[in-house]
Amino acid sequence: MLGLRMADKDPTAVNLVIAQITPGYVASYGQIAASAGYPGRARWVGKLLAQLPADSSLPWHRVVNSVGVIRAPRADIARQRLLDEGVVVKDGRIDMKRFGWMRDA
DNA sequence: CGCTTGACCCTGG
DNA sequence: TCCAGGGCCAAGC
Repeated sequence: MLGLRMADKDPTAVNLVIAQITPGYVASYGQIAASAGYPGRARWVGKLLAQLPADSSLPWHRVVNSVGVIRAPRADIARQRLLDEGVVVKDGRIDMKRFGWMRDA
């Protein structure tokens, strides 16, 4: 009725997932989207992060694309934080086999 | 109102 | 891992 969607794409779910990423590891947009209950909506996650306030406490630096490249406006800051957490950034890229999500495989 | 752009991803080759 | 093709979705112009 009246087109009122209750939880039509709730950004909170995404924020929660990002907040749960283990320090020292990274997650891709797609993984986060799927984990938040929105498989295939990776772009949407990117959009949310793009609009994230600069003073957000969310660990946005732990979010990279599926090939391990930091694709963020403040990539330098993200890289710095990741290095500080022990993530190896080789030639602007992260080995997802080793640092991806929770190194599942 | 349609085309372009963007913190994207999966499948095949 | 790289490239091409197709999908996804919202904001700008």
